[in-house]
Amino acid sequence: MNDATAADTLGALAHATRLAILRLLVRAGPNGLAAGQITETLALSPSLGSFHLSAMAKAGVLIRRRAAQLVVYAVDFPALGGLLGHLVQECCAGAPEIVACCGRPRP
Amino acid sequence: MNDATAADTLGALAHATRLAILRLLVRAGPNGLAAGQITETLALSPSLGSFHLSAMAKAGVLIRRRAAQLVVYAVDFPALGGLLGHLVQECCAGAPEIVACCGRPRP
DNA sequence: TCTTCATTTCAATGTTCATTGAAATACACT
DNA sequence: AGTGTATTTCAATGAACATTGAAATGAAGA
Repeated sequence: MNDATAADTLGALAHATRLAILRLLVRAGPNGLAAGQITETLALSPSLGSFHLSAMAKAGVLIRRRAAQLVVYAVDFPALGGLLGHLVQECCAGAPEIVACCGRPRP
Repeated sequence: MNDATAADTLGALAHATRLAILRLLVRAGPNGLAAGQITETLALSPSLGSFHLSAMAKAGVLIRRRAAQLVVYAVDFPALGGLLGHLVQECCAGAPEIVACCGRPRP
């Protein structure tokens, strides 16, 4: 992970709709959700939903797989962790004030 | 911090040059650096440097102050922590895989 | 006040991004 | 093969962004 990659990945998240998608998919866990469920939940048109999902998948934040006629998207947890790790450790030099904000895993 | 704000702030960082600025300023600490030092170090034109610095300041990632004829920028550590905290806790639901990536503060 | 240095603003340009609606593709079932 | 559902791609549009160079502003010292 270098700055250019990190910047691309951040760019893929720098949008309220995409944060909403991320939140939805994080809660859905590794099984993910079908594109249709996502677009319906967030009231997006199919094409707009596909646009955002594709962008996030291309940036490596989401994983895409086919399940019969459905296309299922799930968070790429290691990739997302890598991005935040890069930010916190590399860019923020592990500054205590920044690291502290991450808190602890929920039980 | 809501998704829209977080998205704006992320957008203000989603650029290789801005991550470089961030890295520089994190290492400079709370005293920050003058705009000229930043632009010179990163080989940016004054106006381009000012553009990026202003964007980051407007997004709340940097703090700007005048010191005599110099304009000094410094990282707003609490704000940056707030952004990452929002990402990790809200959007990522404190998923252990994500939180773990943050590691511990450097000694 | 005039000059100088540091920084920002402005105008212009080309690029990228978000959004829409329509058309195309992919898959499963009959 | 043919139909229906799910998703993507395409083309077009307007908005936002990054970059450049020139002009304007702000602060300090002679």
